Amino acid sequence: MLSNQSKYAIRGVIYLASNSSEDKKLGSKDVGEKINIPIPFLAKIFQHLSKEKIISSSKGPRGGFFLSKDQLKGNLMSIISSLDGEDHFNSCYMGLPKCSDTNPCAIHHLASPFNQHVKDEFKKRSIEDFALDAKKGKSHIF
Amino acid sequence: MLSNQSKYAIRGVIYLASNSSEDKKLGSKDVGEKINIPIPFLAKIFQHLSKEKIISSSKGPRGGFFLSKDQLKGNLMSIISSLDGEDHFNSCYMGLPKCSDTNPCAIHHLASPFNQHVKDEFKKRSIEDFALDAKKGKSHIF
DNA sequence: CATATAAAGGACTAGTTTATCTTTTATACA
DNA sequence: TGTATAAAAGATAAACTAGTCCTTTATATG
Repeated sequence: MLSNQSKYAIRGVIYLASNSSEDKKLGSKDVGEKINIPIPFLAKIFQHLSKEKIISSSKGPRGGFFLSKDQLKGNLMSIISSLDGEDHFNSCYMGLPKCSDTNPCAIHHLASPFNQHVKDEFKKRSIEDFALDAKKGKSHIF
Repeated sequence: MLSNQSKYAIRGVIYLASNSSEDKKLGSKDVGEKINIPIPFLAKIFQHLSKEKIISSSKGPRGGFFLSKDQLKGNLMSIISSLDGEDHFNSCYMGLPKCSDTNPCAIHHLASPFNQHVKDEFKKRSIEDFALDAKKGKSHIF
């Protein structure tokens, strides 16, 4: 499953994507307060994502975080990989080190397709896409 | 998701169910070594489950853990609830405090049915049933 | 250029989960 | 009845994740 960090990151980035822009940057404080995430912790996460070029930032007055047009085309999977590591996602629901179709755990038949679907969704849909859903009220981030 | 404890518990109990009986009790050591779980940790877990009457135990020489006929009819959900707590299971994949069909997170449409299926399987199938699958090699526990 | 603002960076604290170790209690069996 | 065996119980330790705080650096704006 996702770490707290990744969950916060996803929600924070979707909020950023739907509410900020190059000339309307947002601080960690703005975002954290809105979607109820510990502000210094979110700041750390945003700093990390900024270093990884997944989001943009600028210092000083009127500074803050935002997503460039290019970054809006990015996907949520890169956020998860960047924070939790690549394989975190493929790990077995029951904790078996070598769970697979040929050596399945008791619920592999359920967990495997689910994981595949979530991965697909996080890889194929853009951040912008998720942000649009949030804007339309089709999904929520708090 | 499941805690390590619950994962260990499930695997341990399935192993117990398929390899022990009232007159062939197994120690934490036997089980832990077979399915690769830290022995003192598994001991703690078994002790807990024993106090909760989910498995049986007896002290002294030829003592150990096993499942009674009745306990074999039990389900895995009670193990999870007992170790991780009831709602641990219903928590949102994205960490939203009030994720639901009417206030869905971005992947609620995937996570919700998956959770339901897993819960069903853990509630409706008996421990004996899972043990049988493990015995037949239909599913694995290590 | 001075100042206020906000991110970057690093050190540190707290909490939780995981894991181990030691002592006590019960019991089968010689 | 003594002894070895194995669970029960409780205290402690280690690791990891989550969260905070403080100092430094960059920059927009008056």
